[in-house]
Amino acid sequence: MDATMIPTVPTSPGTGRKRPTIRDVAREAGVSYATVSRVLNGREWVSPESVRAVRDAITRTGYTANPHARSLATGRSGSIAFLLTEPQHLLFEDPNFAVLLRGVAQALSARELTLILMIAATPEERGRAVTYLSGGHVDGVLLVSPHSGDPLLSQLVRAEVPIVACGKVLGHETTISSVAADEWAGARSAVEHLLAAGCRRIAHIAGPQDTSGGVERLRGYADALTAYGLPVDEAAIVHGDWSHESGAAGMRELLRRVPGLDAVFAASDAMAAGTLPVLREAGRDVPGDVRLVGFDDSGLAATLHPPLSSVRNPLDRISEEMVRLLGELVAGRTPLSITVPTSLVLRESSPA
Amino acid sequence: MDATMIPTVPTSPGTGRKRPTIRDVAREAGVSYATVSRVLNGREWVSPESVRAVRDAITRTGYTANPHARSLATGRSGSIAFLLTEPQHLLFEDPNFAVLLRGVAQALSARELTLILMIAATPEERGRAVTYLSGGHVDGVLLVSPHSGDPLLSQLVRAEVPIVACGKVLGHETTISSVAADEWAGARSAVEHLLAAGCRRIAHIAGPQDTSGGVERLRGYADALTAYGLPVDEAAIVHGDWSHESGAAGMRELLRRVPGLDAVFAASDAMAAGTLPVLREAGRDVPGDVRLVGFDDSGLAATLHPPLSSVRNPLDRISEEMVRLLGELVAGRTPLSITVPTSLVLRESSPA
DNA sequence: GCCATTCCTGTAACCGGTTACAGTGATGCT
DNA sequence: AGCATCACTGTAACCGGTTACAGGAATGGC
Repeated sequence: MDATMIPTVPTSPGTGRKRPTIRDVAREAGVSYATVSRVLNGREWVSPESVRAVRDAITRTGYTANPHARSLATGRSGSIAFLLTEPQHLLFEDPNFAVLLRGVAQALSARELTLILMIAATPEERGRAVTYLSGGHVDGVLLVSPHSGDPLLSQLVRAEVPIVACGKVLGHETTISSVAADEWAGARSAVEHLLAAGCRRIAHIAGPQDTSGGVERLRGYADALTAYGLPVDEAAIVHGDWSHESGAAGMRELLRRVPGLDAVFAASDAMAAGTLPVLREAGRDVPGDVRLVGFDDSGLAATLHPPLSSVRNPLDRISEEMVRLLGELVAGRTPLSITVPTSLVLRESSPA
Repeated sequence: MDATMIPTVPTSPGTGRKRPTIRDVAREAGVSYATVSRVLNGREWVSPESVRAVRDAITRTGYTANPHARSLATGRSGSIAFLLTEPQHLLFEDPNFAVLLRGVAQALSARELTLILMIAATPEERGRAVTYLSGGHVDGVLLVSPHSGDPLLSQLVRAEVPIVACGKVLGHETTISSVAADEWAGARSAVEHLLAAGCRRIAHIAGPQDTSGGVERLRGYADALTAYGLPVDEAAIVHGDWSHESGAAGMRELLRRVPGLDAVFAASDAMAAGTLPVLREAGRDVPGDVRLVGFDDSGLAATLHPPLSSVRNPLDRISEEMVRLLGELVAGRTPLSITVPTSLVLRESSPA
């Protein structure tokens, strides 16, 4: 009983019996296979009796449509790609990323679409990804935080693949749809909250300035101060890379540079968390001496001591909108950029 | 030039020109389309001239194969599913999970397979997942830490879908292949290392006992002590849930219960990290008074103060093996369980 | 009674590949 | 020379769906 003796069967390997096809169902139901197809798609007139007969036959035979045959005939694949282009896969360590991925997975599942995950880190993988995506395997692509100048983007755009990005993609506004949180407004509201609580020496631990998030959050911080009539002091701004460590380092720097410091707005929860041990070591109580607000409202925020106020990044909303926009793009609508509002979640680190 | 005026073309929407097919390439190369197919697959004899002519025609036309047509003809989909069945998506917050996912993505990419990510958390999603996976959309399924009694498993097994799990699946040993780290040996080597360093009162912060990881690591700990001739003291064992917080709580408990404590072996890096502030607060120096070893060697381990010794969980190796095993399963081989070795990474928290 | 319309159904062509089979010309062997 | 073999190639059938088109039966209007 050598495996080579088994005659070639046109079914998936390991499956003993052949799967029923639309023809089998038709024979069972006593109608033509075109009628079965019509019942399946439900967009044409079929008599109630035929519908019932076909429905019965389907349950009796256990029929399920062959997705590849369907895709071949319709030209739609029923799947979309979630593409990560980040060379350093920082994204994977970021809990926000996981939340976004999960949200997208849910939104797609609800629409009966499948999620193809592609990681294009090495040049090799990137090449394969472009070939694959341009090759019509998927109906569209979801991109997370793409680098604006990435040649991969232009290649995909040239191949006319529908694309929706998370965060604006500079230089591709008319060809790539995007969904972004209103980070500027979020940052501004955080700082306004601190001002309203009486703080006057508010420092900022900024994110990388080559990301839209880092830039927008810093701008929101500065604009809130300006609007309140306070000067924007360069000494009160330090730069981190979103990480816990960089937050700690930034805090040490701020303690040195900013006398009378009474609040810190960090551009990420991780950086805000990094400030806590430094502040404790320096004998500054949070929120007694220094009030603290983070950004993202990641799972982290609520578990810290004290629980951290944070600007809620509505990732569930973002993922939902990304999928919706991609659907419209696939249906032929023109690209579109939308912004979703953030909200401030107050916890003990900055009481009202 | 209204979009509605464009006649219905059987190509993906948005694409202006029709994509070249194998027939176009054949015409361009002056051979039959069967020959083109043969060049593409390379498993049959084709004259060198024909090969060149076809290759040229392909580059000239920019041809790429239609994956759906190919799948329809071959019965292979070229894609595998990565299925998450965890109702509480703890997995997503676990950095190990991300590493595993990334490893699998790489291994599949190298084999020109695509990764379909499915999250089956709600009953609805679970139903859809079973239908989808049983329906022949994918060539196989990769499972992470499935619950042994999960009805979803039996359904997939009944549908004869090739499955490889990460970690043994009790009750399905003969139908589901699995890849697991040798956690017992890893735990044992960690404790042996502590014993060799002169420690005699070694405590263990165990993982959940309804997971194979939790059980195996505890067993390795106990066996190492027994083999050394030391008693296994129930008081020196506390139970956590892998989390930082549970590690801290466990450590507080141990300080109370175990006099003369000189070492702690934690079943996860997160729990080991949780012990550090507690130990510091109690005035115990690491590694001076208490030596500490974690498990998983996650990114966390090296960034702690002091850097944490840890048992390296070879997730890259595991993902690679999972994909390899699934390939064999798809090719018709019988299910198989394999174990990959762990290694101990020494850092400052437990010098040799 | 005749024709148009409406509702429903079947036939056939098509999507774009793979592959069994038959056939061709060149070469090798006897 | 005759035949088998080899190396290669083309035709045709097939995978399992969707859908344009051509009817057929029933209904309604004149």
